[in-house]
Amino acid sequence: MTDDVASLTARKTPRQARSRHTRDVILEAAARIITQDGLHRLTTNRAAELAGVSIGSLYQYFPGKEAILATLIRDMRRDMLIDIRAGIEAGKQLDLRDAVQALVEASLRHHFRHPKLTEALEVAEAELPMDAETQALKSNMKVLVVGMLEARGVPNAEQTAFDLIAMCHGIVHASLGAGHDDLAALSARLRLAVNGYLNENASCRDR
Amino acid sequence: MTDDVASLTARKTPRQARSRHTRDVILEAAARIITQDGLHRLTTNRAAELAGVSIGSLYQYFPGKEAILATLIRDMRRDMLIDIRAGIEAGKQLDLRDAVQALVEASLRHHFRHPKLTEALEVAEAELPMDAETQALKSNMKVLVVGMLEARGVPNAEQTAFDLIAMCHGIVHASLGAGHDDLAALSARLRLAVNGYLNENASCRDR
DNA sequence: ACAGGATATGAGCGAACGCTCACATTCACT
DNA sequence: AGTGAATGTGAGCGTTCGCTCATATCCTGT
Repeated sequence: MTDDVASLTARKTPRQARSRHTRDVILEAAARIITQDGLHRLTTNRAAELAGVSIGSLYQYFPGKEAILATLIRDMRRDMLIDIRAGIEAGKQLDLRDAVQALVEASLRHHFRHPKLTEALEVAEAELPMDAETQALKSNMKVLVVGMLEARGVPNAEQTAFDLIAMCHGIVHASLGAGHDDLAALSARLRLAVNGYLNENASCRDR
Repeated sequence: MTDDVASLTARKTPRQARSRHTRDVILEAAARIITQDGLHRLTTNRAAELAGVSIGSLYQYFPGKEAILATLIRDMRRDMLIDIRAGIEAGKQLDLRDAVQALVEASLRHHFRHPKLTEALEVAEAELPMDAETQALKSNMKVLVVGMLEARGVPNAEQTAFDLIAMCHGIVHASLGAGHDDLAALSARLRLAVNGYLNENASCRDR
C-alpha cells in the first residue's frame, strides 16, 4: 500500500540532543525550500543538502519526503490548535459576533506567521493520508469552534462552523494570492462576511 | 528564464486533422491523469503513453509539461467565461440578489462539470506564469462581474466581487474536499453567504 | 505518380530522484 | 580507558524524468 500511514511516521525517535538537532534542521530546511521554491521543489537530497546533513541522516528520521511533509503538517496543526484555543479564550465573555471575530483574528494571526508555508502545507495535506495525531488535532479544533457557536445558541452549529471557516479561508487565500498583506483590512472584510452569514442564518430561522 | 511564457505556448500549430487529433488525445490523457492520480503524477512520458502516442509527438506540440498544463488551464478559463456570460445573461432582468445567485449557480455548474480537474488546474495556475490569453480571459470575467454589481448600485464593486468570489470558492472547495456533492444544498448555502455579505455591505454604508 | 512538407516514432542521453548500506564517528555509561 | 549503542556519512544503485534526434510514414497538391 502506498497510502500506508506507517510510511508517514518517523522512523526513529531521537534520543540525544545531537540527533534532535539534526531532525530539526532537516525540518527547517524543508520548510525553507517549500516557502522559497514551492512544494514540488522539495526533494530529500535537496533538503539534506540545505540542512547541511548527509542524506543518510535524513533517512534515519524520515522514511521519505512524505513523512517530512506529514511532520511539518502535524507541527502546523499543533500551533493552530494553540491559536484556536487562545482565540476562544479571548472571546469567552463576549457575545456571538465578537467571539467569532476574536477567533477569526486568532486564526488570521496563525496564518500570517508563515503565509506561504501554511498555504503549501494545506495543499499537501489534501493529497496525503492523515496520521492519527493530525486527525485528532483537527477534530479538536472542530469541537472547540462548534462548541463555541452552540454555547451562543447558533442553530445548525456544525454546518455554520464549516461554512464560516471555509469562507474565511477562501478570502484569506485569495487575498494572499493577490498580494494583499494588510492584516487589519483583511480582518475587517472577514468581519463583514462572517457577520453577514450569521445575520442571514438567524433571520432565516425567524421566518 | 524558467518563467518564460514562451515555454508555455504551443510549439507547432496542427495543420491537418490527424495532428489536431493527436494534440487532443494528449490533452485528454493529461486531464485524465490529473483527475485520477493527481497533479504530481502528470509526466510527459505517462501522458504520451496513455494517449497512445509517441513521446516525440507530444513534444511536437508542447515544449514541456507546463505547456500542457497551461493549455488545459486556458481551455478551462475559456469554458468558464462562457458560463459566466450565461449566468449574467440569465440574471439580466433580475435584482441584485437574484442576479448574483444566477451567477453563482452558473459558476457552480462550471465547477461541477469536472470538479477534480478544475480544482487541480486552479492549484497549478497559482504556481505558473500566465499567458496573455488566460490573463485576458480572467480580466474579462472580472469586468463582467464588477459591471453587473455596479449596474445594481453596489458600492465598492471591485472589492465586493473579489470577496464574493473568494468566499464562494472557499465554500465550494471545502465542500468538495469533504465529499459533499449535493449541488442544490451547496447552492442554498452559497446564497446564504452571499446575501449575508451583501446585506452587511449595504447596512454598513447606511450607518 | 511523385515531390516535399507535415506528422509520427521510439531508442536513448543526461540529469535528478528516492533510497540503501557499509562504514566512520560520537556519545553515555561504567 | 573501554564498550556498545546512537548517530552521522556519502558513494552509488536503480529508476524515472524531461527531452532530442535520426528516421520512417503519411498526406496534399500537382
